[in-house]
Amino acid sequence: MTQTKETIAKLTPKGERTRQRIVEGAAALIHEHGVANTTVDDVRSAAGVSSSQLYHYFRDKDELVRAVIAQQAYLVVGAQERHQFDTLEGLRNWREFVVRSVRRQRGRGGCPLGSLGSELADTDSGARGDVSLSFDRWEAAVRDGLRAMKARGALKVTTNPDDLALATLAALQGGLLLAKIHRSVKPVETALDAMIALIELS
Amino acid sequence: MTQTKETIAKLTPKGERTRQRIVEGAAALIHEHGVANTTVDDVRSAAGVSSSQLYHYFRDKDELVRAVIAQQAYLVVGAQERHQFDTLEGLRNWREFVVRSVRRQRGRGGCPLGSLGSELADTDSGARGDVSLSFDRWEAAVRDGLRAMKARGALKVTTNPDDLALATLAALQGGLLLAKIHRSVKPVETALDAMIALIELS
DNA sequence: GAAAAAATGGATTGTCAACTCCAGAAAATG
DNA sequence: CATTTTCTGGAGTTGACAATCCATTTTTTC
Repeated sequence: MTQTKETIAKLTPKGERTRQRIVEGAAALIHEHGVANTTVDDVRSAAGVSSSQLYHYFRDKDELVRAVIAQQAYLVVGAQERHQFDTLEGLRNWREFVVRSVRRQRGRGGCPLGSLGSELADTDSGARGDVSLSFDRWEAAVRDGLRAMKARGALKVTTNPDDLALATLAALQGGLLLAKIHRSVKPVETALDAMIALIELS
Repeated sequence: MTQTKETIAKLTPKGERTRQRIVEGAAALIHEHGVANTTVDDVRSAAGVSSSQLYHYFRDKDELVRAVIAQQAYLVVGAQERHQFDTLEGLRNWREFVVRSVRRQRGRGGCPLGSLGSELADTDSGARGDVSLSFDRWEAAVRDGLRAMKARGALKVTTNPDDLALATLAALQGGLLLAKIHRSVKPVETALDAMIALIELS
């Protein structure tokens, strides 16, 4: 997201790889244990680098966390944008995709972006902004699909596709949160099924 | 939730008040900054007690956090149980109630229980269990209302009120999370409106 | 291929936060 | 009213973790 050109400009290919290894290790650890329960040393050891390397690529832990947010945004939003939200079938495929990935971890970790947002929103305003922008892009992907459905006449003239998109994203996030808390896939399945049913009726 | 009788049994009225003051202070701080960003010393000073008092009432920070979970569950679920989920009007009133309280803090903090769950679920399995049980009770309140609607014939025979209740809770939680991230009330409004619309059509 | 820049290793430091200890005041108990 | 228990104050200890330092190696650049 908001990363200075300066930092990146000086990176050699080797440095680039090392930096990436650090970010990916950090992203995995943070997704699993949260920011506060992931120490710089954990990241250091997971990435197999020395302490000075870590601080060579990131000014401090906050900057590392920001890089992780950017990484998760790239992955999550990228994965979503590869789905189609302009047909009921596309929506159902997307639902299956999400449910499968939740099942894979029995809900643990929740949404990488949502959890990060929840933990940082009231603490690190820059991080909050980054997460907020990522969610905007995510929402936009769904919204474009539903707008297309409406344009095609697959939704009633009275329904607002933008609202429907926001509600769908909310349902997903809530489902993921409850899945994480209950260690069950069911909340995600039920929440998405409900939203798809609503879209079908709209 | 899971608090030993022993701890409480020996409390004098004065001790009870002190303990409560600590829990309430901790709850407020944790709601605002999260568990990790709230130090025992912050709580100590907010409650106006000495360090030894804090550790007189709670074995360690974890135990304090558990007490906060119990407190938030008591407040949140209690507030929800005071609403009616067995009529559309009741649901709409509830929607207004929730939106007002989110507006009051411009989304900050999110759901006291949800945020706590998000932060602790993958870290403290006891805490996760407590939050999970609280959500069960919350869900039950909504479910009973929707079941009553169905019994009355206000829902189609084919609709499953239990699923609708779970989806409603998910929509609310997701709405609250997005509200916290975007610092806007809109996600909560939109998510709840969507679910109420679905219930109306079911 | 020499000089400059970037990358790496690992020991070290300083801070902060959780938790302990002991001594004394207030309150309950019989 | 004596003694036992609970409650309170605050200084002190410990450990963990973020961050720094300096020396060395590798890579880039001209």
